[in-house]
Amino acid sequence: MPGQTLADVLRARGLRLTAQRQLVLEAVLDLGHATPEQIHEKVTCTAAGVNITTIYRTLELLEGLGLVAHTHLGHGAPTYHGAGDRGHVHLVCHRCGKVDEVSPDIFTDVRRKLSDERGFLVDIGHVALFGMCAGCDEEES
Amino acid sequence: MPGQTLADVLRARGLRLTAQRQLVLEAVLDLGHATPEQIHEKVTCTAAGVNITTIYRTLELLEGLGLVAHTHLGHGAPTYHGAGDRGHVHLVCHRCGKVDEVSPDIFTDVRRKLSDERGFLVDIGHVALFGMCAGCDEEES
DNA sequence: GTGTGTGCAAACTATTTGCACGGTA
DNA sequence: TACCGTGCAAATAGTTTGCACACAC
Repeated sequence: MPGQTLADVLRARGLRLTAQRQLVLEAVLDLGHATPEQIHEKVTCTAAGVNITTIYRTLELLEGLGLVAHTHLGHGAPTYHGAGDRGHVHLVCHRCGKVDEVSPDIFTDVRRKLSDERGFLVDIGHVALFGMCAGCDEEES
Repeated sequence: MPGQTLADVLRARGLRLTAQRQLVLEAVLDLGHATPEQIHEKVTCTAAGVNITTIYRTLELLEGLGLVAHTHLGHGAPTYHGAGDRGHVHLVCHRCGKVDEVSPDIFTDVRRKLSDERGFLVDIGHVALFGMCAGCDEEES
C-alpha cells in the first residue's frame, strides 16, 4: 500500500500529503518506466489541470524521499520508476526504443570485478544497456 | 592520420572536406569524451566563429560515416568519442561526475547471457555504468 | 491562521530547422 | 559553375524559477 507509505514518509518530514503527490507516485509505480511527460499525461487522465511543473517538482521530492528513482535511457529523456524496483537492469533497443528489464544477477561478477579492481561501486538501479532487441535483430537482415 | 581518412571517407560519398569537419573530428579524438558544447569550445580555440549548429550537424555526419560515436552518460549530455575507441565501457561517478573507462572484456559473460537468454545484442561502445568512484567512496563516510 | 504546495507565466538550456550566402570540387 | 556546407536567427523540446493564490495541517 504505497499510499500509506507516502503519507507516513511525508509526515515524518513535516511535509504535506496532497492529491498531486499521491497521483504522481501512483503513476510512476503504475507505468513502470516513464518520462515526466508520460507521467503528466497519466496523471492528467485522473485529474486534469495538474501542471507539468508540479510533476517535475514532485518527482524530485519523491526521489529525495527515496520512493522513486530515475535512469537515463538515452537521448535525454529520464525515466522514473519505483525505488522498490531497485535492482533491475534496463535493456534499451536502439532501433525500436523498447525498454526491457533483466535481473541484476547477471551483473554480480561485473560488479565484483569493478569493485575489486577499480574501487568503483556500480549502482545497479541506474544501469542501462543499449543494443538491439530480438525483434529488431530479425528485421535487420 | 585521421585527416587522410576523413578526406577519403568524405570523397567516397561525394561529400566535401571542410576546415570545420577536420576540426570537429580532431577535437573529438583529442578530447576523448566530450559534449557538443565542449567540442565547440575546443574548436573555437583554433577557429573562432564556428557555430554551435555546425558542431551538431558535423557530429551527426561523422557519426553517420562511422568515424565517431556517442554515448549517453547521464542527465542528458551526450558525449562523443572516436569510433575507433569502440570497445570501452564508461564508468560514470554520480558524485563527482568523473568518467572512467574499462575494457569491455568484463562484459563478455553478460553479453553472452543476454544474447542467449533474451536475444538482446548489447552494443558495447554505448555502455555506461553509473555508481561511485573510489575517490568519492572514501569521502562519503 | 500559517506556511507549504500548486498553477501560471516566463526564463533557460540544449538542440533542430529554414534560409541565404560563401566556398569546395 | 553547381551545389554542398555554414552561419545566423528563429523555432522547438525539456526543465527550472518567481510569484501570488490555495489548501493541508
